[in-house]
Amino acid sequence: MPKAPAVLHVAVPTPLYRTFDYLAPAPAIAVGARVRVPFGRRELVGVVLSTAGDSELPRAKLKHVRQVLDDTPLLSQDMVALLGWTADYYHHPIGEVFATALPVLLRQGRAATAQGERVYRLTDAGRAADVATLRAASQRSLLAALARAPEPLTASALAEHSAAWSRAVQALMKKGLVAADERPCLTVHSVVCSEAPVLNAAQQAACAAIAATPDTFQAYLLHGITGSGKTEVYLQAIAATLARGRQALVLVPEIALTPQVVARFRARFAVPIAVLHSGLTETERLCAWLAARDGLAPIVLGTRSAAFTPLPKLGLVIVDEEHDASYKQQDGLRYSARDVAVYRASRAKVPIVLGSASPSLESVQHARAKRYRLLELPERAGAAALPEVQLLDMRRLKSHDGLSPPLRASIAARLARGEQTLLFLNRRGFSPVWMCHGCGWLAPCARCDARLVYHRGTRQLRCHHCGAEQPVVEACPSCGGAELKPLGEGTERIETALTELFPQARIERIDRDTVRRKGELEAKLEAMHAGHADILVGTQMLTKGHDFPNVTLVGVLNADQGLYSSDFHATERLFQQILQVSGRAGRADKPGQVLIQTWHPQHALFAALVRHDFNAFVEYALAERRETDFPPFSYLALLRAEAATREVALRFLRWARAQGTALAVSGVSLSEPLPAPMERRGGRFRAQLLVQASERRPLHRLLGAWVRALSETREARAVRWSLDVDPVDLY
DNA sequence: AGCACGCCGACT
DNA sequence: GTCGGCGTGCTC
Repeated sequence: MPKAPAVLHVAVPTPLYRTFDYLAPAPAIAVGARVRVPFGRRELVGVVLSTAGDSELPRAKLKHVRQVLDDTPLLSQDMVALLGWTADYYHHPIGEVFATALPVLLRQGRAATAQGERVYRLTDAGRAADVATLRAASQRSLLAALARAPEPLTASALAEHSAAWSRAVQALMKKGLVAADERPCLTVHSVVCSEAPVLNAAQQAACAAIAATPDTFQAYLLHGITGSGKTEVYLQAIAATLARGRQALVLVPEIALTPQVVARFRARFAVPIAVLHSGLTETERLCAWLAARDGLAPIVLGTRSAAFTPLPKLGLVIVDEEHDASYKQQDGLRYSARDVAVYRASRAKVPIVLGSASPSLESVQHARAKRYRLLELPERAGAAALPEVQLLDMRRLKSHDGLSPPLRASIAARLARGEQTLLFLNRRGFSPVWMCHGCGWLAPCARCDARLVYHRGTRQLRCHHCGAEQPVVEACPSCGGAELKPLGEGTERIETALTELFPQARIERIDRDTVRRKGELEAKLEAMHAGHADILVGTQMLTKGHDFPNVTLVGVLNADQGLYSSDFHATERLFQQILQVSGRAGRADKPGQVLIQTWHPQHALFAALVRHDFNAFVEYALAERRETDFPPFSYLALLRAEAATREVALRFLRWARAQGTALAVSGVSLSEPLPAPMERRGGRFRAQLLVQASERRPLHRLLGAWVRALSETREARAVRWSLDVDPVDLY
């Protein structure tokens, strides 16, 4: 009598909080393998989480696996456990967690084999061709890019030069100017390694501390002011990890993963590096993922989603700019890559380094409680002085176009000396408001609780929340008046004002309107770096990473946004942003100056900035959090709901609150349902309910039972809802 | 989420 | 008489 086939518990990509049982085919299947299974009338790719002799369901209800996609498991037991933990912690359906963590091609059932990547190079004819003879601009730019590049270029590299690269390269290949090759997707890019520089005492101490705990879970909070050489500490810690034959996982914020950063790693280590970011094609992503999983890439460098890369020989984790909000995914599985990384390190029993110039209050509190070890880099490398920070009291200063007289004078002085200026304003467009001077009407967005932003360049009014755009309104729809004017300043207006004030100055603007394509940001930053620009105006896009040695003045134009916001993270974020942008001033031998325009110069946040006193800010902010009972002194989850009307959204939350209360978990409180701070967005009404607890355990006990109850009832069908564990903002 | 089934309005 | 609206139920 043949033995009945074993039962497989399979995670299927569907928003349901459970696994599904299937009958295994005759040869045994291991945990972590993908299977193609019938699901309703569909066929889906799932992952085997565990096997069992029998199912709780009657055998007749079970279906057979259609196809086994991996003869060796795609994921190790360890990865399966990590993703299982993620599903539990974020109270998210297990199948969707697996789908989020896997490259698209794998989740579609593609074989887990690297096919190499396609690279494009010039043929002899291409090298000889005269670029100017090509009619299509996209073909010209691709040909020029290929001619400049020292080695063949990948699809995603070409995509940075032209949106229409695919058609253009096909055309060029037809003309015999370009040829394509397949190459293994990981190549060693450096032959000569750059020398590791001599470290200062603090850097040495940090390296020594990290090196002292290999094969041990220990979190290090590396607090190093801008320019103090955190990256060098990372690099040396990585070198030690590689020397022990282990892999290093390095996470960086989305906009920080630039070609320069990758180049710095490549120049130092003559080993394959798997780079994972949103700009890759799916083939490239699969390639890098497999190289990491198979241990072929000793270094994995990536953004948020790289936290889920399988690493069989993991020896070190690094999270750069650990406070950065981009580590938190804001839809679907709302995970924090930083927190997943910490958990991974603890599972793998390896050290993790969390680096920042302005660490999150959560991490600071961990360090104070001795759960994390604090490593400080208090000095700027290369003996550069800290910039002088000054407040400009806008209550007493008259400003035109958002620029106060002292700031104008300082910019003029820089121009006269041939030095550069950076102006930071976290608001794009010409003006945030378009107003009728006759009756005070302010152009509203039809679908959001927001004002339309005036964009002068395109003569449009745009909503920055839903993306709606319309031509500028010339006659007031309220009073019929014709005197409509911009009110307030955005980066575009600042740029315009500067052009009028300093006609001889070369001005660059960096925001989402001026850098649409990937390479453009790089090009502008490079122009600034090379001294081809005198003044750089921009949003937080310019706060990351780059050194501008000739920048001696940083102006923060409207420092008050978020100062008295309802969001408990707002002051922390503001402080971090100002600190980060201030760090751009005065490196090397030139002292820098930071001018902050504010209407609230008495605020504790500014006092701390002026004195370069991070700890003073921490004291202030932690005291505030303690008083209001917010993280890190409590744990939060936010239940969000979205519906066609306010009442439907609120009714669902009231019902959810009743369900949650009925679960009677002590130590957890559920707030009253409230409309979101911006209630209407994109024509939908949003509301939310805050869950707060002083301990993690009861919070999760409640959430686990709660989301299952919510998902299984029909009340939930009336709305779109989601649960956000450890929300970073309450919007 | 998909994808079906199922029972009530304006159309070739 | 049918095409199709979205309410409700199920997925091993």
